[in-house]
Amino acid sequence: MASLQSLRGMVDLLPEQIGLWQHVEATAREQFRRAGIAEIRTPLLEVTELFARGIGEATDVVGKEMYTFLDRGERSCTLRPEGTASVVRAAIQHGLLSQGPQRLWYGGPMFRYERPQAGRQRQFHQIGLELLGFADACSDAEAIAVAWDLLAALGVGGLALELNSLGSAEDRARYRELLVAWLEQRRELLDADSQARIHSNPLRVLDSKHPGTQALLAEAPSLASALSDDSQARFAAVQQALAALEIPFVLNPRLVRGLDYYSHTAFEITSSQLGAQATVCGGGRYDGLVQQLGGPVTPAIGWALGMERLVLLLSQLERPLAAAPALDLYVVSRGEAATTQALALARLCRQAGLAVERDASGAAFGKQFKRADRSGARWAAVIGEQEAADGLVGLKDLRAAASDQEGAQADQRLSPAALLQALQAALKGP
RNA sequence: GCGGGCGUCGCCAAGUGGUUAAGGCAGCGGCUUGUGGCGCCGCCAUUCGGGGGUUCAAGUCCCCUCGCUCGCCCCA
Repeated sequence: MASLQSLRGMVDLLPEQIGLWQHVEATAREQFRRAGIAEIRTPLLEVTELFARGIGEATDVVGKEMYTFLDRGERSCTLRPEGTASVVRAAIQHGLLSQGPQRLWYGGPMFRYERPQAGRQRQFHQIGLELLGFADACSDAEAIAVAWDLLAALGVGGLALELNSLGSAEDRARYRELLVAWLEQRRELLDADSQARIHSNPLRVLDSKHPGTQALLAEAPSLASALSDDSQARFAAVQQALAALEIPFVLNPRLVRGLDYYSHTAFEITSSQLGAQATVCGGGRYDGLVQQLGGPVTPAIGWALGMERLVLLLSQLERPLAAAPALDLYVVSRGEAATTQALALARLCRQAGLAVERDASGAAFGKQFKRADRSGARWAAVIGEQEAADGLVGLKDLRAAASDQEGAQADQRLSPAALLQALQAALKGP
């Protein structure tokens, strides 16, 4: 084809699908409102350094998945691959943290240069939550509960909450040393990917899918055993809070998560119905990030939820949501003067709040009425040469039982103002 | 970046080397110069993602290329 196409991994959302997306967005908005969480919007484009410093140089996201380029001022810019770094940057930049803890949510497109597959695009959409300035274990559970309840409100079932603790920064540093030493002694036994990660990102080795590596790791020092007493107590408190909320979870000691900034609580909500990309929502605590980006020491927890994956799950439910927006009136006309009046009538009714479509084809009335019927409109207004001359409009009820006899002429002829009044009265009534 | 599958009209889809590329949906026109859900009739791919090659002959075989898709990796 010589015709232009969208870029790989950049998909169009067509009118047919938009209803589902708007439903998800509206439901999320409502859940956040109930939880006292305010929306924040940040630019799609940021200085590359923000992500390099925030997410971590050694991560895949920063190492090989960013859309990075030089702008006309020779600055290195990057299309945001995730939302947390930007939100934290904005909170620091505008001094929000000096006004107290912040409960924020965001939504919008993210960009990652990866091979597309089921549930994964290069431009994808996330809805995310960030609680900045919240240190207690109950806040971890609260953040998770907001995500859990959002999914429940949408009617998504069959989900599993996986939970782990990465411990404090000190725990991780200590464990990291242990693990690197242990891995170093068995270097030849590891798969290539894992070997390359021994020093750059040793914790990720734990999550390797290679069977050989996994078998070997059974005897590796465990992260859990490296946690300090405080960290262990904290993790237990999170679990107790979740239990109190009756949110079921499973412990997954291999859950490490890809981004550097996580500490303590890490979690994912997964579905078995999504193919290979099973994570619908992922998040965790990031107590060090705000400071790392130049802000005050600020404990924080957050998550991000993948819209495409969520919509995928919802569309599998086969429970059709709100049909196409119902049209109140379809205006049919033929002839130049009549069509001008039809346009004026459509506008008059629209200004009064009705949903009106006007047939612009000038085709035979038979054709126009056929379209009027298919449009789903409740009424049709007709303006032909006769009506145009009289300054009247024919009104026909397309849904009334009486009009089952197709071909019936318009029920009545009214002035535009009278027609509008009649429709408004009918819409208000039973 | 690496594997597997696939690419015929806006959508679905026959076709498996031999003359003019089925059919369905949608669309458009008509039967019905001004009135809808049914029906009937007609129109709608000089061309099979693109480019080479083999052959008397290719949508059908070969090569290259582009795209889509699923998976690896990774993650939302």
